[in-house]
Amino acid sequence: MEEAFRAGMAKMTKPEKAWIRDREGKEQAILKAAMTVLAERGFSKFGVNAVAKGAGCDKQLIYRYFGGLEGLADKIGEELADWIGREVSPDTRTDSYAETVADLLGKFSEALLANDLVRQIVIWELAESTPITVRLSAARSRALSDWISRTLKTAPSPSPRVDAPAINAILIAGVQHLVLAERSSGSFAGLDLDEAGRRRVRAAIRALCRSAYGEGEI
Amino acid sequence: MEEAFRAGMAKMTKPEKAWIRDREGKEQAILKAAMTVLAERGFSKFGVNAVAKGAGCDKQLIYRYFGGLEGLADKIGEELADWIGREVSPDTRTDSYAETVADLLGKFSEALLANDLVRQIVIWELAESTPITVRLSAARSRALSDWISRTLKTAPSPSPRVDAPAINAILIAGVQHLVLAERSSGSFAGLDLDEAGRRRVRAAIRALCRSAYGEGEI
DNA sequence: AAAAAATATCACCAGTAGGTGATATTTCGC
DNA sequence: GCGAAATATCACCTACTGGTGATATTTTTT
Repeated sequence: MEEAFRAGMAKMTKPEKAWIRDREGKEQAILKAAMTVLAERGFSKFGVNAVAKGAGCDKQLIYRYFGGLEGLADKIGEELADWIGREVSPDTRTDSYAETVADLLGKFSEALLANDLVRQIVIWELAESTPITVRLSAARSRALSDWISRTLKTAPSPSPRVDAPAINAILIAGVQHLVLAERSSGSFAGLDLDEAGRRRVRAAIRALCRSAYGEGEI
Repeated sequence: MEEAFRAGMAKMTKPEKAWIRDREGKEQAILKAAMTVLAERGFSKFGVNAVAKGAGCDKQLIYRYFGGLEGLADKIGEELADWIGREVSPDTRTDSYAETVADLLGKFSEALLANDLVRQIVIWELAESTPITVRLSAARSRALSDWISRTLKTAPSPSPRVDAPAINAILIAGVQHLVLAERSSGSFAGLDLDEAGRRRVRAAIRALCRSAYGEGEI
């Protein structure tokens, strides 16, 4: 029926392509759809069917162009390589280690709060350990540690009497977890994470940095 | 065929019950299987089929006895009500707020590290917001805050100049996140979370508490 | 003993997942 | 123009999900 119709109309209309040939465009569409699905619906909905549907093409193309979900996740990882560098302005003070770390934690918090994709990847890493999450985790933590060392490089060194890497790990983990909790439940440990709560957390972070890294006297 | 066989044997063997009638036992088996599935395979595998298979009974019983997965999750929440009170010995010092909080964070870390079920529930809460996670979250956070206030009740009050709730939220979030990261990737922010790393984190937590809550001079 | 209620299981449904072979369409090289 | 290669889609497979109606079995009540 369809063919007969098209054959009949052939003389009055253009050949009417059944689909357009645009590999690069499709690849882009697939990659974008993959990031959108992961960012907006979470890792449990991240699959070939959902991505193909989002990209408006056949799922076979995901296998052909990216080698399946794993290859697609690798590409997302590359895309992630410098996410934080893009989103964060590099205007940190350099006069004191405590203030620099506090600034850094604040910027990190804002960047993570604004980036659905990175948050979902963090959650995915916590929830599962698969080839995909291992790769994504590597890409993300590399981007993060690069950014941190880049930011702290110009700051004065902390006192060797304190274990700065351990303290920073605790503070970064705390900030990261509070951002995740804010997005999911909106509160943590009885503390409402609304605008006022976030302000208190910011102040507490700075107080912790100052007291831990000395220099309490500005 | 089966019926003919059993009818034929009826005169030589016991009636041979097709199944045993043991409602309470089945309920227990289902609840236990549900907790096992969630603890060992995570929320993404937590479903009626997996739980029924684990309990060795038909999934229909989950609907009949618990009203589906939601009711089952409620029962898990009840079971969770005092998890931390069971797993943690209450021998905390009470001579200083800083030391008490540091002790509390250490105990909380140990308890969370040892309890697969609670960790998976925390991750579930971060990943999804469904009627089930909302209820589980409520049960868990109630248990946690009860335990915290019970532990801190006998401690001296912190200086009113510091925002103790905000500081504690950051530290608890940090400890919680580090435990999750230890179980998934084994490291965080470049810090290896092996025995040595955990020791450094414990020490850093105590240092943070002491510096933030004064009393740095023991 | 017969009827009623409780208990447990089975068989099936529609929906969706990941994955693949066959096929249609388009473009490029000759 | 013609065949080969690239491109895109379709149709189908198996496996698993949550959910439900029908049925078989056991116990209790009458």
